[in-house]
This record gives sequence, C-alpha cells and structure tokens, in this order.
Amino acid sequence: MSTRVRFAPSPTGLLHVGGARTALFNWLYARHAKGVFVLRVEDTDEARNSQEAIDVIFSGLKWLGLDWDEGPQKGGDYGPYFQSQRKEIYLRYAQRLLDAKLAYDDKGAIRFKLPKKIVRVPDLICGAVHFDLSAEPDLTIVRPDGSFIFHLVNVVDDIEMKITHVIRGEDHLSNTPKHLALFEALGAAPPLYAHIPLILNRDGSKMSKRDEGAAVGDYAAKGFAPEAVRNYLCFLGWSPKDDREILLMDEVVALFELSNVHRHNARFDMDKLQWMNGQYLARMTLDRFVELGRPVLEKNGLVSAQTDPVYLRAALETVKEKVKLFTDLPIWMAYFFKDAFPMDADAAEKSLKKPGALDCLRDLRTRLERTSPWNAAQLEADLKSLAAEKKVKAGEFIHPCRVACSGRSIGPGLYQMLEVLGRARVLDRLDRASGATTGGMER
RNA sequence: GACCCCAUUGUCUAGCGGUUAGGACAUCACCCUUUCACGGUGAAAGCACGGGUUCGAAUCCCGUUGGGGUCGCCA
Repeated sequence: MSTRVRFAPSPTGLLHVGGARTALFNWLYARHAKGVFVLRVEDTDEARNSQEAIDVIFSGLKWLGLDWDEGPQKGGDYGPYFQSQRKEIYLRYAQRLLDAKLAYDDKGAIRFKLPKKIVRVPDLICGAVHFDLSAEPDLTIVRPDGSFIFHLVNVVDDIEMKITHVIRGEDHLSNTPKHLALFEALGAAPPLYAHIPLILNRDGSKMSKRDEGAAVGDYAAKGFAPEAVRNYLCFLGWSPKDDREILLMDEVVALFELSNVHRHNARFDMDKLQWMNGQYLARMTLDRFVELGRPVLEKNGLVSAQTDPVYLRAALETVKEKVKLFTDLPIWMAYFFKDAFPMDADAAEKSLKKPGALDCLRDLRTRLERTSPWNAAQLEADLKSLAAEKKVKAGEFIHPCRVACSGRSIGPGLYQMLEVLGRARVLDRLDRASGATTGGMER
C-alpha cells in the first residue's frame, strides 16, 4: 500500500510556523516515501471560516513550495477535502456508533464511550506511550446543533482518505489514545503515528500568533526568500547528522526519516534564519534575485514599469552578495534610482568634510571625464593612477567618491558601482559634492 | 493539580559505554579588503542536579529540578 500522509490545518487566519513545519515534514516524508501528500481543510468550526483564512493556508504552503497531490484546487479520489462538505459522511459514522451502543445522546449532544482501559500508543518518534483512559470523561463527538467535533471528523477522514501515517504536532499526543479508541470502535485499522516536537519562542515560551516569526505570511514582507525559510525549518527538529547547514530540498527528501526526528522541542532563532537567508541570497541565481528583489524596490517607489530592466539587473547584482534581507534593498540601492538620494550625515562628515577631500573629488572628476571604456577595470586603473600621480593613497579618492555617489559609507565594490551608475550620474554627483554645482541633494 | 513528552555552550545540533565533547548561528579578537558583507584563523561558552549500573558514563536505570503539552459541546 502506498504511503499517504496529510496536513490538516484549520483556517485560523494565519499559517503558523509550527503548522508550516508540520506540513513540511509531511511533505518531506511523502516525497521520501514516494507517497501522496493530502491537504485537508478542517473547517468544522463554521464561525471561524472565511475564504481569506483558507487562502492564507494555500498561499503559505505554495510560498514554501509545499505542493500537495490531493486536496483543494487539486482534486483526488477521496474528496471533498473540506470538512464542511463532508457532513453526510460524519453523520453515517456517528450513527454507526450510536447503533452499536458505543455512543449515546447527552442533552442533544452525542458522546463516544471511551473504553475504561490503558491504551498503548505506538509512536514512530516517541516510542510506545501508555495512557490510562479509565478516568477520562466520554468524548463529545457531535454538538446539539448537529455540528461535528474535531476528534470524530479527524478519525473518520483519516479512515476515509486511507491515511497511512499521521505526522502531527506533539500537542496531539494526548489525544491519540482517544483517537485509537475511535478507530477500534469503528473497526478500522489506525494509521501509524509520528508526533513531532513543537517550535517555541527563542526564550522557550510557547509561540503564539503575535510572536515574532509566528506567521508564515509575514516572511515575504520581512524580506526572506522562501527557500531559505524552508531550509531553516527543516533543521528545527531534524538534522542530516553531518555538518551541512545549507541543503537542497532533494537532499533533504533523500535523507529524511521519521525515526531521525527529534523528541525535544526546538526554539526559533531569527538570527540564524537571517544568516541563512543571506547565504541563499548570495548563492541564488541573479534571475531569482531580480525576481524576488524587484517587487520590494517597486513597493518603495524606486522602480517602476519604466525602469530599464538591464540597469535594474546590473544594479541588483552589485548588492546581491551584500544584503541579508530583501527589505534591506531600498536603503542599499536608492541612489541607483534617485538623484535626490539620502546623504548619511556621519559618512559625509567623515569623508567629504575631510581636508582635501573636495580637491580629490575635483581631480577625480577631471580624470573620469576621459575614462574609456567606462567599466570597473578601467575605472580602477584610472583612479589608482591618479592617486599615484598625486602621491596619496587610493583611499583618499575612494571614500569621498563613494559617499558623493551613493550617500553611504557602505555599499558595493566602488568600481562596480560606478560602472553601473554610468558616467553622467557619477560626474554629476562628483560635481555636486565638490561644490562645483549646487545640486538637489537630499540631506 | 492529574496524566504525557522532553533535557549537550545563549540558540540549532553531532554524539548513541572509552572523544582533547565536533559543527553552525550569535558574541569577541585578528587576517583579507576601497567600505560593508563574504571568506579565513583564533577565543570565550555546554553534557541541569543527585543517586545508581559498570573497570569506565553526555550516552543505560531511578529520582529531583526545569521546560513543554493535554485534560472543551476549539482544532
């Protein structure tokens, strides 16, 4: 029988990183076992349902590259994949329990009689865990208004959808003996269980909606690349057991085993995610960098449909291995697109107000007027020969020039930056900074 | 409170009876360098505690402490 796993989120309005990690582990296991990854929406709580909340789940999973084989938008032989559309099925199962006297009416609600016994829960990650159900109150499975409760629908769907492995958060471990009892009462063989550890905040507290990093939907806006977030999530509760940190998904799929998933919770470390994101930005193709970076610059009004794509691409290339977040792009690159770019006060103080700096800029301006061809190598050669002639260190020209042209003391390699900026912009900015012309430079 | 899970540097982890306890992020030096990153070298930082078992425990057992989870007509 082929492996079938499912991710069964409830539309709460956000996709929690813990949930995303659960989806990721299900996806990894399905791909590893060459099985099927099912997406099922647990929307039995009608008060909380909304199309927006459901879309958040879809877009979050897609952003992370977690494609499902069966489910909403995809179809499959075991649908529908929204629990709100499966009421007849649940009713049928509830009736079976009633008929078998394994459930009963209680003030309009239906309750399942939990067996008074010790139930052994075999878990692929935690090992066998025993629970004594004898003191547990019976399980409500249908409300007086006829709506169904999680425990029933979850079990019924896992039966109906022929789920073979349930990979879910450890917060469900205590529910599992009850679910096992339900499987038994319904005469169905239960799936194999794998309860994965939880993701906590950096300080060890429970991660809730409002905590930093909790919502997958926020990562794009925060400047992360999806491949970096996905890579980071793999390492929360799992490791390849060697020293690698950056792994291709194909490699993780090949290595991923449930038996290697940790039993202890992990804490979310934003610093490490940022480092990993920087690694991904530096290593990704320039095409991908442009694809993800352009929208950020557009959103900040620096780039529009009219922007020369060749220039944009060249400009992005200069900072690709420097920035760690896409959200850093506007501050790193404004001067490429605006002549009235911000001037960093400290940088100006240090480099432009320095005695002799303005003379250097004038001399450099004269030299660069004739630079040909206008490329990084020639720019470097001309600047250095000028410095040699004047018998000063190249830095005397480099630092004021950088600040004059970009308004910042940090940035891309100077010559590459000048090449991309082009002769006209560079000469104009050198003039403005040296006082040869009065410009509209922003403070 | 009851029940369940867990415990290696600040964080993520390797380790699965004998290791100078390894790697990564973060921190601090130094090197590289036109800046900032990257990269390189090095430093500081860990087996929660107490009992066992054993010739020998980070590793196995028990307890304590600490953290997390579950005890809904939420999912």
